[in-house]
Parts: sequence; C-alpha cells; structure tokens
Amino acid sequence: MASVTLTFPDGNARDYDAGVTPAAVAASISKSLEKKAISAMLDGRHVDLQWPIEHDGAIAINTMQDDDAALELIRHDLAHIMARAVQEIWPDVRATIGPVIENGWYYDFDRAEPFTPEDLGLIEARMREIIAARDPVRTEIWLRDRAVAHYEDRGNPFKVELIQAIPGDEPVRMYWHGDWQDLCRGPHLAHTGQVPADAFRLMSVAGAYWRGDSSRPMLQRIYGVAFKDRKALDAHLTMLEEAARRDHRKLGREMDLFHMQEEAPGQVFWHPNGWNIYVALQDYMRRKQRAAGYVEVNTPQVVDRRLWEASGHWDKYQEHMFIVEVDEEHAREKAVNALKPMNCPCHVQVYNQGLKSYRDLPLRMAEFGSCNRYEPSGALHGIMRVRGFTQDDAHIFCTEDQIEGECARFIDMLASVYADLGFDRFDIKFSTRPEKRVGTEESWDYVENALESAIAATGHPFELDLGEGAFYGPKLDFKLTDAIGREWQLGTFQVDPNLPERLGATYVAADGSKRRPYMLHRAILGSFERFIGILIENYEGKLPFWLAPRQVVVASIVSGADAYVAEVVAALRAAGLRAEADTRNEKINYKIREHSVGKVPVILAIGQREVDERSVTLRRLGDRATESLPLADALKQLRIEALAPDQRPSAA
RNA sequence: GCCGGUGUAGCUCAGCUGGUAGAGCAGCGGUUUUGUAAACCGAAGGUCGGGGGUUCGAACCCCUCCACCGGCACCA
Repeated sequence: MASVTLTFPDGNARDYDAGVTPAAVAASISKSLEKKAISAMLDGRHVDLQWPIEHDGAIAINTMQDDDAALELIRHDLAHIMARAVQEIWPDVRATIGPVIENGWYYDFDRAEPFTPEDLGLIEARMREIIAARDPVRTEIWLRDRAVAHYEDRGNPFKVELIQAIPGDEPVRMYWHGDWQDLCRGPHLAHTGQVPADAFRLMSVAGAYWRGDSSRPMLQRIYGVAFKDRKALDAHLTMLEEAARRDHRKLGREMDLFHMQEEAPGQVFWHPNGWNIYVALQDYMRRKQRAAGYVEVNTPQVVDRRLWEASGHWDKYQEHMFIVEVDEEHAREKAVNALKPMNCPCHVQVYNQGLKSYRDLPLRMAEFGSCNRYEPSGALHGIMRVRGFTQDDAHIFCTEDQIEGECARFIDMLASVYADLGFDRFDIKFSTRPEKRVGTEESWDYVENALESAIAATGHPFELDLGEGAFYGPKLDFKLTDAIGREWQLGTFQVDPNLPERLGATYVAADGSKRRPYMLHRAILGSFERFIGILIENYEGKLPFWLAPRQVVVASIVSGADAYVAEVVAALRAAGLRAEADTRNEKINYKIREHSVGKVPVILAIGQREVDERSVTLRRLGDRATESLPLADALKQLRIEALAPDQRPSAA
C-alpha cells in the first residue's frame, strides 16, 4: 500500500498509509489530541479531519486553542446551522450562499416574504436546538452532474449556478448534519454540538443582490456574529455599543455642530460650533500645504458641459452630476452646466494659462475644492457620505522623473498630518495596472517602479492590490485605523498621464520641445465633511484642544461675578481662544454637567473668591480635580495649549 | 437605485382592536445666589414627514411621494 510522509510543526515526520485522515493522524499522536482535534492545516490549507490525505505534506492539527481555525469552523458551521433552522421553519425558503465574514457570517436566502426582526429570535431558538442535538457532520464528494441534477430537481437555480462556477479540478462536496443537506466546500467541525451555543447572535436582516450584481435578484441576507465563548461575544457587543456612543450624527446634535434636513439631502448645515472645527482644520491644512510648497487656487462651481465632455467625465458620470441648466431669454441655445464633481479639469485650465516651462515643474496646485455629486440616495450616511463636500485636493504637474520624489514627499506630508491629528498608524495599498488600461507597458513599468521605490524610501510597508489601479495609472490608497480599531480609507495618490493629454496640458522642455506633464491627483483628508465625522467618532467628540469647537467656557457661580466673567472671556478671546461665558442663573453643578456633555475641554469656574483674587478655577473635561490659578497664568497656559501641532515651538 | 425598517413637541420617547395627542429633558416666566456632571414652582409648546383615499370619525387602515436608519449596489 502506498504511503505518505507527513511533517509536523516541530519538524518530525512520520509515514502513514495513503488516504489516512487527519483524525487518524491526531489519534496516532495522542488520545488527548484525538479528542481535542477540530481540523488540520495541510500545506497551509485548512482541511477537515475526515478528508483523506493522498500526498506528502506538512500537517498541523488544530484544536479550539487555534483561534483562526476555530473561529472559521464555528462561524462556518453556524452559517449552515442557521440555514437549516430557516429551512426547518420555512421549508419553501431556498438557500443560496453563506460565507464566513469578519466577526461572523451571513447567509442569503430566496424567499417571497421578508424576514422580520422577530423571526431572528425564532431562528436563533431553532439553532440552539440543532446545536443541542449534536448531529454528526458528514461530507461526500459528488459528481458535478449529480449535484446539478439534485438542485435542479429541488428548483434551486442558485446552487446550480454555484456548482457550475466551481473550477473543474475542484471536488463538489455535499455536506449533512442530521437529514439536512447543503453544498459546501468545507471544512467542518465533527458535530453540531461543538459550536458554542451561547457565543453567537443573529444581528440583522437586509437585502443583498445575488452574486453582488445589481441586475440580478435581490435576496434576503441574515447576518450573525459568533465567537469562541460568551465573553468574547459580549466584548463584541460592547464594542458595537461603544461605536453607537461615538456616532457622529448623535454627537453632532449633542455638541450642536451641524444639522441636515430634507430640503438639502446629503448636504451639511454647519452650525457655529461645527464650523469652528472645520475652519481650525482648514487653517491647519493650509499652513501644512504652504510649508510643503503648494500654491492654492480656487475654481468655479458651475462649469459648462463642454469641459466635462473634454475630460471624459460627462460620458461616464453624467447621472451622478448635478446639472444646472440656464435658459437666458435671448440666448439661442440653452446652456447646460454641471456643478463640479471634482477639481482636476479646472486645475488643468489654470495650468494651461500661459506657457509653462520645465522650470515651473513640479507645480503643486491645491484647492479646498467644493464639489457636488449626485450620490444614490441609499449611499448617503450622515456627514460621511454626502452630496456636497470639500476636498483637500491638489494636483501636482510634473515630469516623469519627478514622480518618485513627489510621491515620497507626499507620503511624508501625509504621515505628518495624520500624526498631528492623532492617528499614528496608517496602511498603504498599492494598486497596479488593471486589465483595461491605456498607455504603453514601458510607461506602466516606469511609473509603478517609481511609486514602489518612493514607498520603499519611506520605509513604510504596503499591501499590493494587483490590477486595481485606474485605467490611466497606478495609485496609492492610505487607510488609517481609529481608536476602536475601525479602518478608514482617506488619502490617495494617483498618477495620471491621461487628463493632461485630453485637456491639452504641455510644458516647454529644456530642449525647447513641447512635452506632456504628468498629473498627480492627491488628497490627505479626502473630504472635510467625512474627515470631521471620523475625527468626532475617533475622539468620541472630545477633540484635541486646538480643534475643539468651544475651547473654554467661563461659568459664573454667583451673579456678582458676571462682570469679571465677561472680562475673562474677553481676555481669552483676545488671546485667540474660542471662549464663551455662561452667566445663566443656574447652579455650577448644572453648568458643569451641561458643558461636559457638550465636550468642552476646559471650564473656568468663577465665584466670589476668584473675583476677589483675580484668579480662575480650571476644570478639565472628564477630570474631577480642579486647579486654581491667577488669570494671567491661565491665559498664558491656555494660549500655548491652543496652538496647533505645527505651531508648537517643538515643530520646526 | 434595490430590499427591509422608521418618521408623534427643540431632544429622547409613550400613545391598545380607528373615537379629536402625552411624559421627561430643553426653551419661556418666576423663586433661589448657588463651589464642580441635572435646585424648586408655573404657564406654554404639535399640519402626528408631505399629498391623496377609505370612514360618521384616521397618529393608527389603504395608495403615493419625501427623508432618515440598517444592509446591498455605487463611490471619478
């Protein structure tokens, strides 16, 4: 009989009869491993304990202690257990596909009636029964035709399509627990009882297109989360509550930052408090840009369609533009304009004024560009996804051999901005040439290499996303991680030889010939609206002092202090601080509470004692302690604290 | 845009099988002069998202539109 040689993680190897299962391998090592085994890694692939091994390889037996494997199996089996529960309750429901996702799984069902939130409770209860039954799991490899016929008989075209999509060299596996059957690639636990019955929860039901294609039927998706034990599930649910507490829409109302209303869906009405944040951030970005050698411009909002036709956007994005039609009384033709959805074509117009020399390059042209896009209604989300927004946009016009240097400079600037704003960690995604593209292979080679060595020079690791670049050039995306571990994609850097071509941008080279510049699209924050939303959630509304909408509230304790309060506020304002007086007829407790809820970082309380001493009593947000100090000292100290990171003495 | 849900006072939310809308907080008036996360009393506050319909009668039932929420799709 043929044998296979299996190598264990400790380097030892043993021979087994070909066709040995991982379960038997585990048993051959020890009784306890046999009992604890849940699956195995075979040459890095996650395999079921029951699958025969036919070839030599490296093997590692997984137990519940191996988190990645254990969670994958738990979530995977729960997806099936849920599908079975659904089909036991509603036998006419067709199961389609149910993968493991971050923190859990989902399963998509085809059913005429919608699932209700109450149904989720029913399904959960049935799932617990299935888990309690400890039904053994069984799998079989079927011939493709048999599997197709099986689902055709049962009127499930979705499964038929899935089987047809399985590559010819891969087996078609069927899976059972109890009498319930599903198509599944595995691997699985040994029986349903291995799933922790108290560490999962069904979260929500939502529509989802079959195979993610909006031209295909909409199915009903049920989402679940699952962990190894109750404690981990509770921790996850707590994190979700934490995220809800930080929701920028809720904090925006509580801190009186902005509002939105029906008459302008997807657009922000900034209140004085919110606008303070916006202006502080914009002032900061403007200083950073100037320091980094950018010039700032400003370009029109309403632009004739001819420019969008020339840039190519009219063809591709017309439905997503706000169209502005002007029908002047004596005009022969109606003018059709679009609110600008982006700034680049306008920036090329500025570039094209006058003749540019190679000596002018690189030309770094920035704009806090106010853009409007008619986003689909379902895409809108607070101030994070809006129809009117302002980008911290810039385009760098440069020669081919300047790309690498500009890319490196940009990453430096971006890293410095993110650090100043309190985000120490960011990740780079590098997207390379897609299948459909313009330009020669040599130029793609050159530009991709330039970006790669620019990243390498910064020493920052990056993740490669092959084939995901724009049709005209490669791009970098920058993702940062917030205080509760969520990732946000913000910055971008794209190399574009196409738009200068379309819009006729040139420069005069050293030899007197006319050349095409490259255009580098880049943004650090993305949009102010979205970024401020992220800042609010990251800081739970407790923004750093220099960004806080109201930095100081001066609160009176007795009405006899009102005049002195006004004097303190005036002095703070003269020192450049955003300060307000609170001389309402309320107890100090009430004022402290209200301004704490409003996330004001510093409260100065003024009673008769402070009036007499010309002092203030300072209390910081969330801090029970107070500190009494002379007014002059407080002014001096707060003025320094209010400096933005780039203005502090330590900053060069 | 698609699926599902939601829309009642400034905010948070009650309101039964259809019978003319209610609380807390905020705001307003008064009392209180207060020492670090909600003082007390009082009066007021509503096109029940918009429009249409059914009904003797609609916050509630039906149709339609809008917005918001959760997903999906989209994100130059």
